[in-house]
Amino acid sequence: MSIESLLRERFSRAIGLAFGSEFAGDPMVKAGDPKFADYQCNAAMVLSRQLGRPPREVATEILRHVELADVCDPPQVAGPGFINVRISAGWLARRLAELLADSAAKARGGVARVAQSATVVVDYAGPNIAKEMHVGHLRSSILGDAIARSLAFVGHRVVRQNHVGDFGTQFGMLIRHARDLKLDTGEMPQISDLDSYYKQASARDKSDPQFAIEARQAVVALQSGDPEALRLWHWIREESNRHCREIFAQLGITLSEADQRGESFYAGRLSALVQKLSEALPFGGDGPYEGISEVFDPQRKARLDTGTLDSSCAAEVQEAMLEPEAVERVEEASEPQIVTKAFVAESHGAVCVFLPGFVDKDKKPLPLIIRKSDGAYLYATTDLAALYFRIIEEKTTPEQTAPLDQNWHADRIIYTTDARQAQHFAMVFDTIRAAHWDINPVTQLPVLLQHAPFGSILGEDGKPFKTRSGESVKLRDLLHEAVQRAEAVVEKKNPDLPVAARRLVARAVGIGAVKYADLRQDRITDYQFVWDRLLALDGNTGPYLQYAFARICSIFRKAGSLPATNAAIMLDTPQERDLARRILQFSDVVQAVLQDLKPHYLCTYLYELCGSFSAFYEHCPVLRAASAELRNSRLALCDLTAAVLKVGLHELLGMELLEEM
RNA sequence: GCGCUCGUAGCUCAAUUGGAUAGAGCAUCCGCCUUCUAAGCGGACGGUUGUGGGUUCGAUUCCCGCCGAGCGCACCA
Repeated sequence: MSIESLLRERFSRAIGLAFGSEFAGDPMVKAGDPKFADYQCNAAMVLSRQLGRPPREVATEILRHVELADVCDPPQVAGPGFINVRISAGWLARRLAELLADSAAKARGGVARVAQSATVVVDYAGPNIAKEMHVGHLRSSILGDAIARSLAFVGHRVVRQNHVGDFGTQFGMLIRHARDLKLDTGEMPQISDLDSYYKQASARDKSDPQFAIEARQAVVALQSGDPEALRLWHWIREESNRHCREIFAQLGITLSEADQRGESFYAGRLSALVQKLSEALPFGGDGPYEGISEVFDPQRKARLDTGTLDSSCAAEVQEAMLEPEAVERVEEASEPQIVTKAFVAESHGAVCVFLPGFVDKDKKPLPLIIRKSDGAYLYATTDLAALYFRIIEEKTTPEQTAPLDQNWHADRIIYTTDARQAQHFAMVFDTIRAAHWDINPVTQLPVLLQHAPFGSILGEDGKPFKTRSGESVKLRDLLHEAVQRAEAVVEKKNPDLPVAARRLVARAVGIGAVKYADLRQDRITDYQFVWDRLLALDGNTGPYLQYAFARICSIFRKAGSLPATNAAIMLDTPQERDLARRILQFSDVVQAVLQDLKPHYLCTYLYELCGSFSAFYEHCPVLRAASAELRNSRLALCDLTAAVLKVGLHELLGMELLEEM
């Protein structure tokens, strides 16, 4: 059990004994400022209000009942009613000794598995086909992977999904453009070629209206199984997938072939999805709503009073024009309808879901379009189909169950996409809930649908990170540069390292620096991509953490062996005690990361752990310790620190560790 | 216009979700290598948390009003 949950339990029991169990809900135990205490219980201030007694008196009363003699020195009441707990060195030492003796627990950094394993889908990366991956994919990939790794580590069934954009509108442009290029599809293309085809097609789409129309038609052709379109599609997709795999491998992203399930996978399910949704939701609302017609479902036509709003509007506008206060009258006349309950309707020829709380610029109901007026489907449709697939659909073939070999029936679904899509996901989730498709068919419990949004990557000038020519930075180039810059640093700092080893170190340091820079910051904020800051050797950076690990490895190389698993732990210096406390906080931090889907908590923790280790390293000689017992104890501290770093940095954040650098 | 996110040291960021005297790194300055990797450690300097109110024992955090930034708002993803 972690320190925090132990204290929480003890204080909760004490509060129950002192004032009755109805007050024992949240004992408010937190890690405190080290100046005052390791942990503090702040329940007294809250209870004082409920009980009508002075907070310090309440605190004293709690202390009278709390049993902590085995864990800490007698707790103190301070300030307005804080209860300060300083964990005793003896207790810390015992816990560390237990961890050291249990090799399985040690290998997990002391993090327990969850009691109840859930099926969690993590939807991340999602690059578009035919385009080279660029910085825009970096955060989604890195963040999503860290979250997926962490969930899997604590024992959840994690289904990673790379929702590749391989069947949408952009593909129509490519097909239409390809017709003019007369490409040789017998030969494998290069991703850079595809990328330039894409750019050309996109440019034509913008400038040539006829091209744009034909491109939209090509989407419909593709989505309805036109063989020529499909052949081209396969040709492009194969190379795109190869390119993705290459980038993921370089970045250490755990997405595999089995996790690849793009838009095209859902293509055959879209028309049925629209049908099912229009049955699950009421049709047409209690309107009338401007622009909504009833052609989609003649059966329910009678429920709608279409057109009245349009015509009455027109009449009122005309009338109003004759009057002096024309402007006000017009605004009045177009007073928007408010959607009070989700419904499906056809509007301007498109099938739409209207939801409460979503309006456009003119305060008119904002639709979630699930079928365009030309009959094509778009990403909202695919996202809904994917949710249905992940939560409800019974899976029979291996193609459907992969990467699990069983039904999914997800309990939780997480999307890591940028913050600009927040409204889109809010609408998609609301639609799923309105249709009651968010209920797990096995457990009958609501599925936790989460969008973990993140900010943009900015350049040094604070504007979106672009190349000098204004294009988005290609991931391949960026990673290449990271490794090159790292190699220059390694060469300078450790000139004696053989060239082959230097290459290896440069790769790990360069890629690690890029990943860590992304992960260390609260995902919701934009961050500046500055090479010198990223590859800095001190401060909260990848290299600094990797260095701490390398130092530990160096000690063990010289020591020749690991500490005995029954070594006694001695914590007589402030540095040893501080390091011990930090090591034992690891599992609480992992829990917080999973709670908020914020890996930067873990980064901050690991940085502080390394800080504590460095201070220990300076002040407490390991190999030259005064006695064999002390040497063993300190070796054990090194070993446990290394174990936490290995789990935290490598297994959860997906960074390479180096034994030497 | 409406909505979302944000505003913290000169710079880049934290702050365990309402807790104590708001913490790190960079930059600047001062110390520490005959001892396990100095890619390190110790210390100093640096703040009206954009702003004005409110809520309460207590606010960077919650509420309201301004100021400023970014993003989104019908057939793109």
